[in-house]
Amino acid sequence: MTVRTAAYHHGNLRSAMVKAAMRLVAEGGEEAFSLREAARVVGVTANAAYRHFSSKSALASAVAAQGFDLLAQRMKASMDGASLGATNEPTSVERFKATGRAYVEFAMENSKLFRLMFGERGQCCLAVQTDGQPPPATPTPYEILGQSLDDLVANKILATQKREGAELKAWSVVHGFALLSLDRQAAFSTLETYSAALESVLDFAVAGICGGLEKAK
Amino acid sequence: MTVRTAAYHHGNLRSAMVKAAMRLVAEGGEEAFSLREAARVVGVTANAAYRHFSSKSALASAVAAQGFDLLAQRMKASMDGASLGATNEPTSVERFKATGRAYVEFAMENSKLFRLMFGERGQCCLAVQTDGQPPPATPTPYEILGQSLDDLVANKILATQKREGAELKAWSVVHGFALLSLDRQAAFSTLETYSAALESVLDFAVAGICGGLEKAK
DNA sequence: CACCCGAAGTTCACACTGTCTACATTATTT
DNA sequence: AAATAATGTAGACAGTGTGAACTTCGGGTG
Repeated sequence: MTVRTAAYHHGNLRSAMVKAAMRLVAEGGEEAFSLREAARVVGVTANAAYRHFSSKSALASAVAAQGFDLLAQRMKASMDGASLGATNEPTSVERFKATGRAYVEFAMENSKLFRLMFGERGQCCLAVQTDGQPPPATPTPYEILGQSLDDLVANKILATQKREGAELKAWSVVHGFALLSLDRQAAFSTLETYSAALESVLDFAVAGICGGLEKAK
Repeated sequence: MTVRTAAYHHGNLRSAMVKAAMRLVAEGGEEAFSLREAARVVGVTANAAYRHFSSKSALASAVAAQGFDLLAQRMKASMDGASLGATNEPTSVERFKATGRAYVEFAMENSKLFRLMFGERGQCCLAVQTDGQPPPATPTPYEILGQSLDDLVANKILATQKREGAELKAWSVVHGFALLSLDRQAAFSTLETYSAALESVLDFAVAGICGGLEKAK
């Protein structure tokens, strides 16, 4: 006869917590993100969270993992979108650049989350499993990048012997640019100069990875 | 007649606090760094710190600023050292690469501090003033990098019209590489493969910045 | 069906944090 | 010597992460 105004068991607290935490991070950054506040938002006691996360850090890792998922989705979408852009021509390079562009744009739009993803948390780009879920079906950002690099090789734009370690180089450029842009956004007076810089950096990446002078000595 | 076992006034609490904070950061990272603990180490009440820092964040900024100083010193030393390395040949390129090498090595050896320097704190690479000290005499990392790029131009290795924005590109590569290396150190099985990757990335930077294919279209 | 058990939440408690408001001590200036 | 500013201390408060013990509930077994 008790009205079920509030169920004692939440249903799936875990994902609700992650969702709330993501909002907190998006709004206030890593500082303004507390396990207690997230629990409060969900409408549950702080300690309830400990049935699903072994620590605050574990919650943060879950948030980061979800961030990597979003990033991967975006990169994939951008990559696929680019290929059917100009109906012709060197789509392979464009696809590669599209992944980089998506990466930077994601970082700019979700700056707080982006920081969380790469801060102190060991896992990072590669595996990205938080706990149980073994391989989350969707490819990781790293795999997407690798895929687009393989494309370059297949189209004979990237020499096979230069394929090794290309992920690291590409990722470095884009990641560094993203972070630096986040910090000193003021440095770009207008949006145009910013996106010009982005394109310039992308070209730079292509040049450095595919082209490249013969190594002296 | 009171034995001056402990002076009421510390002398220069400010720098003592920064020093203590740096040790805490170096050991435990950003998490394990609290204003109170730093004060405790120095042997002073937590609130005493508030006479010198308006907040914990201000203390962190001071630590970061000192980090940038150390980084600058290291880059400069490495740059100067490289020039008189092979008594001849293309020292200009070597000097440029030396700054990058120093940057990455600093990041690897002072990983926790490095993270602090680039995390959330707005200031970052450029100005680096914490409070009063206007221009700290020693050039900033950014200026050092710019200097080495000017060198490349002077030696006709970098075309003048490609000089603009070169800092951003160079910094991006090196910064991204440093961060990614920090995260997945395990990815490099041996020290050799790591330093090989570093050199490879440095060559990549040179190629991308100085060389560079003519832009299609 | 009653029963019980384990999962999911709650309450209470503790140590710790950043920071505020007094108050105490010292150094410096007049 | 007295006033004043600089520097510390003491105590308090709200919040935090987290541990231990208790409560509620849904699902399986007798």
